[in-house]
Formats: sequence, C-alpha cells, structure tokens
Amino acid sequence: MEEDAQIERTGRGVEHFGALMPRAFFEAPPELVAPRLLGKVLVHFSPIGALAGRIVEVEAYLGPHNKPPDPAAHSHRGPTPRNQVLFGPAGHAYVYSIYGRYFCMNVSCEKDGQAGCVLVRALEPLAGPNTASFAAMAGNRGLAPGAAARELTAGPSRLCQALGITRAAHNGLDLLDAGSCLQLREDGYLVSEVLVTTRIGIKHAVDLPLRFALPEHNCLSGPRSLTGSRILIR
DNA sequence: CAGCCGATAAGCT
DNA sequence: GCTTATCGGCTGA
Repeated sequence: MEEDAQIERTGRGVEHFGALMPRAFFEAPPELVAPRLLGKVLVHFSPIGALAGRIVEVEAYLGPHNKPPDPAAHSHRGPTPRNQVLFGPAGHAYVYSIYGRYFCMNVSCEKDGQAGCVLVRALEPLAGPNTASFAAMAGNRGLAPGAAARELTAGPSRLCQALGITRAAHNGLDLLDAGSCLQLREDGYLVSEVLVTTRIGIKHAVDLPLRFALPEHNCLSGPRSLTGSRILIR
C-alpha cells in the first residue's frame, strides 16, 4: 500500500497534478507569495492514494525582520522548537497543532535564516463527486461520500483532515521535492483576480490586509460578510 | 444565516 | 498559568 504511494508520487500519473513548483517562487516576502499561490495544487501521496486540492484561500504571516512587525505570526518572537521550520529554507511545510485537536499547514517563505510563511486556509477538492479520492477525503473528515465540497476543505484544519496532513508525518517536509509525499504543483490554472481582506481568527494585527482568496469561490472559509478589495495579478 | 460557546492540549513565559 | 492562525453544535431571528 505504501509502495503504491511511492510509485505514484514519482511515476506515471503524477503529471496529472502539474509540475513541481520552483524554489525561487517561495524565496520572497509572504505577502507577495501568498496571492500567487492561489490556483496551485497541494497533493498528498497518502497510503490510500493521492489526495489533492486546488488552493483557493491563503493568509500571509510576516517574519520578525519586518517593519512594522507582525505580532500574529508564530515567528514573531524569534525561533523556538515549534517554529524552527519557518527560519529554514523556503518551500517547506510548517504544520502545527492548534486547540489541542486540529492541525494547520503553512508553506515557509524567504531564504534560509529568515522567517515568513503562507497559511493554506482553503482548497477546492481536486476530485469530483463519486470518485474514490473524493470519498476518501470525505471519510477522513468523518463525512458521507456525498458531502458538499466545502465541508471537506473550507478551513485550514478541515483541509489538513481531508488530505490526512499531520504534524508528526509532515512538519518540515520539502514540498518541492519529487520524493516527498506532500508536494506543491502548478498545472497551468490561471488566476487573474484576487480578493484581499483582513486575516481570520487572530487577536493581533487584525487590520493588516493579508488574506487572499479567489473571489466568490464556494470553498472559502470564514464569514461571507468579510469583504475587501480586489487586485489583478500577473 | 449570524453569533456564541465549549472542547482540549501544545507551546511559551 | 495563560494563550490560542479552529470547528461544530447550538441558539435566535
């Protein structure tokens, strides 16, 4: 079973999810990386098969070198055992547990030595209804195979649950390595317009416009009343 | 649909 | 000892 996942992540069929993303894409400030990460594909080559989603909502968290600082970021007070991945090279997974029950996944940004990351807040499941992959993601969430897509992956901890992402298995993994079971890929999906709002669920720096999403996508998390401005990218 | 609330434990001071 | 980048169930409109 694990062999199947090994074969699938490097062998034929993997190109279905597009090409591995380049490291340089992430060696930049998170507020620039975050909007451009929308539309990209997160894949987990799990023991039960490939589980994937298209990124539709993210938030940027800035490293302590920033002026002004970002007190909402885990890296705000410098390196600790928990957040050390954020101070390492770009393109790695920072997975942490929250409220004792859930996980959230970030992608490290900036070059080695500097912190900064993008929190993945929502995905669109890359598997249609009535597929085995969709049923597997629903099952991971404790839902019936016919559940709505947004019930699977709208929310940072929901998407970790759906894809089977955990701190023990995935924290620190290189997301840009063909041998990793967790990867970021780009398949040519084009994003032209991005919704910009304040971040969700934080107590500090609540007014910074660092949440980015595909406008009116039905898999977004958070209150629908949260409005913001729109920007054009590329 | 919006708003409130409790669960539950790691991480840091 | 206190905080917390969440979720799901409940209430009331």
